[in-house]
Amino acid sequence: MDKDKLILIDGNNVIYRAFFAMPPLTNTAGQQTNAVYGFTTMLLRLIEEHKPTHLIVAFDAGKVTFRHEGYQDYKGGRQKTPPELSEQFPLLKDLLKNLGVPQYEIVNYEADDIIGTISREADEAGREVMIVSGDKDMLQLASDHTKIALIRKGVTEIELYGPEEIRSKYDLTPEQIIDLKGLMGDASDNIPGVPGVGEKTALKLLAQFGSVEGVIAGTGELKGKMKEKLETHADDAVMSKKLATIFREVPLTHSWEDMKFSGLKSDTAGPALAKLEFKSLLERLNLSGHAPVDGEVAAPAPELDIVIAAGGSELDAAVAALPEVKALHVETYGDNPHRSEVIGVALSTPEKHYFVPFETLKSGEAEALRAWLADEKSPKNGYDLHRADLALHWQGIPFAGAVHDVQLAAYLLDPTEANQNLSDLVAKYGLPHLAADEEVFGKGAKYKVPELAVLGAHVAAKSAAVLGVVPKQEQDLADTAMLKLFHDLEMPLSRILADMEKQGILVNQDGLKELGREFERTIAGLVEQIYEIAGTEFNLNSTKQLGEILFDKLGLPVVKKTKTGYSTDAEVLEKLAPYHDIVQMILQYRTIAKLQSTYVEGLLKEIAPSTGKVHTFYRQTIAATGRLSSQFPNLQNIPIRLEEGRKIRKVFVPSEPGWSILAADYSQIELRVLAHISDDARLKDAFLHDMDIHTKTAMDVFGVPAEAVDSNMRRSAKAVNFGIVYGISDYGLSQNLNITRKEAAKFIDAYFEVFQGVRRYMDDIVKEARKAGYVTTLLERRRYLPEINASNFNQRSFAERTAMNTPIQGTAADIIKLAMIHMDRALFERGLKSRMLLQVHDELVFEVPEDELEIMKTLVPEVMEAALKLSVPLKAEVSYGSDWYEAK
DNA sequence: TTAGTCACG
DNA sequence: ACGTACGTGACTAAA
Repeated sequence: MDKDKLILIDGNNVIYRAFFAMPPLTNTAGQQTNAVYGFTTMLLRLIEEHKPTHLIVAFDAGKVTFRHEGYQDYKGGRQKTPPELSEQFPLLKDLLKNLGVPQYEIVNYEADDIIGTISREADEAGREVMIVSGDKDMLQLASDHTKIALIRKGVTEIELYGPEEIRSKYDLTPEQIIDLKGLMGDASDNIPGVPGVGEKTALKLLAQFGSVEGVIAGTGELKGKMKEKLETHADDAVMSKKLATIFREVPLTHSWEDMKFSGLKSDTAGPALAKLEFKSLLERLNLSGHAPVDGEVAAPAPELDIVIAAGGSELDAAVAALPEVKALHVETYGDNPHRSEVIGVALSTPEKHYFVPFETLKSGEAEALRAWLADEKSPKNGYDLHRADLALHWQGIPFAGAVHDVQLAAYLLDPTEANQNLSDLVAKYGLPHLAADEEVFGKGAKYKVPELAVLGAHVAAKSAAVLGVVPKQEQDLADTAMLKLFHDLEMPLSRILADMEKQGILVNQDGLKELGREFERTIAGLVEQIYEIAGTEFNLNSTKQLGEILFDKLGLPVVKKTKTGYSTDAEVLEKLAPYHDIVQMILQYRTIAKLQSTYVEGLLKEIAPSTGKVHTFYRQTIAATGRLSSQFPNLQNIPIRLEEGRKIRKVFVPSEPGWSILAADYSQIELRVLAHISDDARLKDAFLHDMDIHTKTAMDVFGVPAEAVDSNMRRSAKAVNFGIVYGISDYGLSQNLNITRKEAAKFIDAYFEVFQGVRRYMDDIVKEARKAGYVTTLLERRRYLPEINASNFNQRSFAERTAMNTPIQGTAADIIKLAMIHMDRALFERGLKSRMLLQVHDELVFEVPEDELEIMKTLVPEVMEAALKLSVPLKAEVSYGSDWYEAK
């Protein structure tokens, strides 16, 4: 008979975390169930992996606890529980009952106190205990028999802490965790601590003095501000310590027997999960359909059959298995894939998994494997194959044949979910647990490649995970009508992006340095004058110091505040300019300093020594609307609006002598898309006649002929058009045009009076989002808007504007992506040497040999305009020159 | 690490 | 009454 093992779960804490970590799942009745779902997956995993004999979920009961008796503000300032979450408490409690999981609450006590008391008793009886919570305070309960499972990253990962782990991480004993809190406080519980003392300082003090009491007694040994603070706030520290101390003497009414857990209650668990529509959990527990249930949780996944193929017969076996390989994972290290190390490659067949270390992969022995990697006809599934392609490329190993990229599919299935890693996906689909990379490699500076066996096992587990996730995603993509978008647009685009990035764009390094010297001189002059006027030298880049000069010293009026002090942004400075000459100079300084640091120095750092080019990295899985983003360097925000900055574009030049840079951009693509999807007669008409859309808008809104539209009217109309695309609000427009909200509202009314089709679209799309929970683009790209029904006005309004904007911005993104695919094919089919280099949302940039200039001048706009047939024409304008500046 | 600022579409 | 325009990434200061 195994030893008893008790798991104690901090119910309130875990459901809270689950709520914020999980996407806003709702059942068909419209009831939000995400927190219950997250909680349940976590619970089932704990049961599977740790097989407790005893189990209890503790909840807070009632609003006032004994802690409030001593300190009124305890947990004051904490946000009210959102109704979307509080509604889920009864669901969870009901489900736990049906699963046969004991739960416990005692009026006037918090879950921590219940857990503290039970764990003390269990500890005293020598029983093994595991406490599950996201709250670091729990660490104070750790002991030889009691481990704390801290939830990390949503609810998918746990980190186990015993006294040993606490010592190695903080150099503290479990008891000292309370002292730590006493000194540093806890904003979320409104525990004050000592102001100015954070984690680092607190740890230092405790290392020296041992406890809060020790620190207070020892202030004599300290000096300066620190001493003063600790002396004045000694009482706060003592009180904070008391508040942070978990009470371990709650009068319990539950006995050890009451906490016994002997498996899920099979008769009621199935129906309860089915009622919540947790299909994947039902499957995981084999409770779906009429499959026999035995009350046991599904067995953990069988161990993977892993072969470390570092050469010899193991490598031969891996090569022999290639025709059967259904998934791979290329493990890399580094944020920038152009400069990443390759650690190794794992290959998965349904039966076996092979890990080939990089040393082996690049050796003469692995030629057959490299040929397979390069073979377009050998289909590959994996996670972030775009990154793999680039990392391998710079190691001289070509990669081709990507069919299903799990990261990309996950993005389409929920584009708002940030950076979904394989561990998350595996958990989401109820597949066998996959350790997080951080657990295996450590994070940040602590990154370390583990020994071969551990490394191989982990990377192989990743490719095995891909194997499991792919069919689930294919099903999900089919269910959401995004299969075509995935296989015909995003996957092919991924390869094209990689090609563009490898190609890179040449930078005239000398030209850039010369520009830097010019900026340097301007900056030096400005700085000198500013110091002179200010009467003192200070750090111009510090908003804090600048604020002190402007508002305290020079006494300029405070226009706007930030949460940390005075606001000094450009909008504020523009308003202050009439008061003092220094302001204009500061604005000028800001402009040039930005150019210098970001675009001269920043860009110089990104030039690859081997090519003299910059190789950006387009991220295809970031923007919620379907746009790309660009990194290392960002080439989508190179200055253009102001002449000083625009000059930066002169340094982007063709990579071959005699070639040209050719740029083509869509004209008003978003408003054209709006004309199409809103089917607004007047807007469509304007584009069918290829009119100046802002002038036309001014004519219609002000009811005047073209001759009567002055520049001011056109400017207002332009702002309204922008507002329409963004999901207009009177406030936003009023800010933009510097008019009152009333006037802005009148503008908007006048606009909608004329463009009634647009009004109908805006109304309908919000209704649709409310009903379906998501909006889509023309190519069925989807974005969920859970907050569209939120009770909070701000959240709801934001979701409404997003509902209006996303189909427009997203469809424009779809269109240019299509154009890129068609353009890539056109270049290939015609055997042209011209190369597509950059995409800037509505613009494509090429480098073109002399003898292809004529054809490209017509081909590029033709292809862009034909990318997708709308009810209004698309228009692309082309230009070219000796560099990106001239291509205007 | 977070906040403020500013570059782009 | 609420208090915002939509979508990104890079740099700097200051903790």
